[in-house]
Amino acid sequence: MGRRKLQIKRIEDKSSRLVTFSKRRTGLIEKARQLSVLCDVDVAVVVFSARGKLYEFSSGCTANSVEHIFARYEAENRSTKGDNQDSELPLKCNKFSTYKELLQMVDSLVEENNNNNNKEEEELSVVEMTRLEEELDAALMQTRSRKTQLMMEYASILKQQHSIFPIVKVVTVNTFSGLAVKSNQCLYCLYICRG
Amino acid sequence: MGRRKLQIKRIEDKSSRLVTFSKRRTGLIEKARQLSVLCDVDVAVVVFSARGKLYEFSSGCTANSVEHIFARYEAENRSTKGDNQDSELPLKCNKFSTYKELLQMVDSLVEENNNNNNKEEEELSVVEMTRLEEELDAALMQTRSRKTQLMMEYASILKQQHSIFPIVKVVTVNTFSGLAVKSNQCLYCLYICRG
DNA sequence: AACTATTTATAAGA
DNA sequence: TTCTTATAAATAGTT
Repeated sequence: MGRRKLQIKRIEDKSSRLVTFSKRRTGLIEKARQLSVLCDVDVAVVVFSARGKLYEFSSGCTANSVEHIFARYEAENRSTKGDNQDSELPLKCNKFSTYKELLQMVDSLVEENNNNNNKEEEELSVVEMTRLEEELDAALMQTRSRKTQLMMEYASILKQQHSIFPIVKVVTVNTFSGLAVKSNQCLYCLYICRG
Repeated sequence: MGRRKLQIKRIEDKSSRLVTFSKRRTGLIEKARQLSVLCDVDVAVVVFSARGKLYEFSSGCTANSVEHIFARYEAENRSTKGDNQDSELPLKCNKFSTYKELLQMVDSLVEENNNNNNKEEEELSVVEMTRLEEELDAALMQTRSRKTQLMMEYASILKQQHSIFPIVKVVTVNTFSGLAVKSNQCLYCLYICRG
């Protein structure tokens, strides 16, 4: 797409890599915008520059619509994909050929750390913390699940009594619940927060 | 980009909207791939078709690299953006012109529900659940934060004693912690799970 | 930042 | 659907 054909591999010259990054990033985000408008679909794009600067696009118009699209992604993903920790690594690397091997390496580190540090200090080991984390997470999931149910009821009431928006989705992110409400091309979210 | 110039607005003819969706979606994802390779950056693209089918791309090669990029997005976001619930809505709609108004409507529903249901039944109200949720979430954050510290230490040991990968990032998603490890163009993740 | 020579993407047609 | 082709867009290298 230019004066010469470009092989799709890392551009070694830093200056032209940066220029290309800027041009193509803009191009990508514009393409994403066009796709979402032309076809009336949800699109999210997230790009991190080499220095860690964030560039984003998403088809919603709220401040955090990337998050909403991702919440949908997660919900979708959780229902279709299972664990595949012992599946083959997509690309081979020198030392390990499967996730399992990688895990064993880390496991041995965890083990070592457990034995060395944990008797004198009061601190929890990673394994114990992970157990605690799981319990907290389970409690949190349960709370959110019930809250989501209630939100659904509110959604129904909003629809019937106020007939303002068709309510399309209930999202639960972090410490709030939200009704996602679609109007025209725009996704609004109503959050229920503490107090 | 074709026989005729196309206005960027919703394509009303369903058949050509679907054809265009298919072509441009493929194009977008290919552009994302090229950008990630040429410029050696992290890119994630998520697209939901009108019927809810998921299409995705991400520059990592693990099964859930979209999630890792999104975890990074969230971390970034949490540190830079504040609440803007009372800011103007990007597009006007009939009934409400600000988030605040939308919130008030939902708040009144919550209030009603609190008064009606909560005295006889043992169930927590949304407000109480949200408080509980916040507490659980805070405890979880603290646990994860400390676990991340430990993971960093492991990362350092992996690097020094085994000099296999430069460790670039520690991610914490759901109930596991992971070391994200970059080798060639490929991002591997080592998870630490319970047990 | 602009400018173009080219390559690439794709809208419409088959 | 899939292939073809005329044309619009994007962009690599240059200024």
